[in-house]
Amino acid sequence: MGPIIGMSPDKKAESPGVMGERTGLRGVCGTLPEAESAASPLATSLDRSSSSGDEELTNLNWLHENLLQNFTLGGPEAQSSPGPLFDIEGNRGRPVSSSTASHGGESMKSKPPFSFSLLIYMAIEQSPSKSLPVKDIYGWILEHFPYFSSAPTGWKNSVRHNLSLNKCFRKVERSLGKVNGKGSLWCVDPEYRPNLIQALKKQHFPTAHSFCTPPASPPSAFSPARHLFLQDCSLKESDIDAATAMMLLNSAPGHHADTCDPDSPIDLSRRDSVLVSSDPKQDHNYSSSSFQRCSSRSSSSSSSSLSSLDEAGCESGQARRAGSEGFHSDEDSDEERSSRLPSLTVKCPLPGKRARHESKPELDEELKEAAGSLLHLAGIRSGLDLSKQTAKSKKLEKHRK
DNA sequence: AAGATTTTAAACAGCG
DNA sequence: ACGCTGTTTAAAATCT
Repeated sequence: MGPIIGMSPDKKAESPGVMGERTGLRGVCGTLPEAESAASPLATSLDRSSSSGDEELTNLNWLHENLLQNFTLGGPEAQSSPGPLFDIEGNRGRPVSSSTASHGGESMKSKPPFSFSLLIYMAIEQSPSKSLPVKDIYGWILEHFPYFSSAPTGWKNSVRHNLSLNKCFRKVERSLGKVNGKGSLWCVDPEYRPNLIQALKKQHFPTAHSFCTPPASPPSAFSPARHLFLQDCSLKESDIDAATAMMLLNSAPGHHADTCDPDSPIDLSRRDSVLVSSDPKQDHNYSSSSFQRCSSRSSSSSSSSLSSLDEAGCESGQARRAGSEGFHSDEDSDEERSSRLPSLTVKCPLPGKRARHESKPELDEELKEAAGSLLHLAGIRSGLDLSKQTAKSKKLEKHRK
């Protein structure tokens, strides 16, 4: 069956992350990738040789150690630090060191709670042109999730696999923006973007809820964050959504640094940029066929960034996946999609999702914010000097081999 | 327990 | 020839 993308089980407890400061929807789709290549990150300076226990930490831990610490530590001061190096452990302002990674920093090396599809999505979204070559996607992942630096190279295969099979991603002919280089650029299919966002958002909540229960070994510094979560617990889900989003927005390191960072990440706040369904069942999926029915169509018109993407280069999207179960862009009927797609788990139980969006703008707004904040978290580290890292990662990569 | 989802592995072809 | 990229298939692991 189809493989695909999504979050793995344990990863399901994810936390959203999201993209960083750089991209913006600024419509950059037109400008393809050159910028991008530079955007490829590289692995941080971790000790790749050390493969400290990764898998051990649960997603929750990962979240605790990373996101939450950010909240607690991420005071204004911390946030102001230029290019905060947000590592999974919550260490900021400095590159992840092997030492951190090896000891207390196991979390750093723990498997990210995001499925490959989300990782890819985040990588792509954080790029200025909203499209990246696989190589840069690898780089982004390595940069943000050092875990992969020490993980067996199979993950790259998984990334490619996801790109190929997951309908959420489209291949863009590189010629559009890059003169040289192998391969194509990959972008997020506007139609499925909401799914991905939804998935990010969705993943967040479970975690947030889980925080309602005292963590196994809550770091002292954790209390504040936890408190916030606890507060959220008293809210109904939709409220949590909004509350969490706000909390994240206000406390996350990169918190709307846009002011100073023109390259702000996905501007999820833009109405048109994201069409998120609040339906918990809606998830992202390869196919997201069902989801499609509910929200995607509208998304095509909804996300400016998306559309810009289309304009930019996803033109090839249509051609893409001709042979696979994949995508098939817009011409595909929903039925086709559903039968073809493997899966993003985005299900849209309620047929009236779209209507809901239209009728409840505020809610929509909240959802967008939530998604945005989540994405933001994931992109906390994107302020790094990506180009440098790219080179490094490459080296490391080779080294590993 | 069954089905769905996600990950991982591997084979293969095309391209630079 | 080699390495990277992209596509497919298959199977295992997990979750619902």
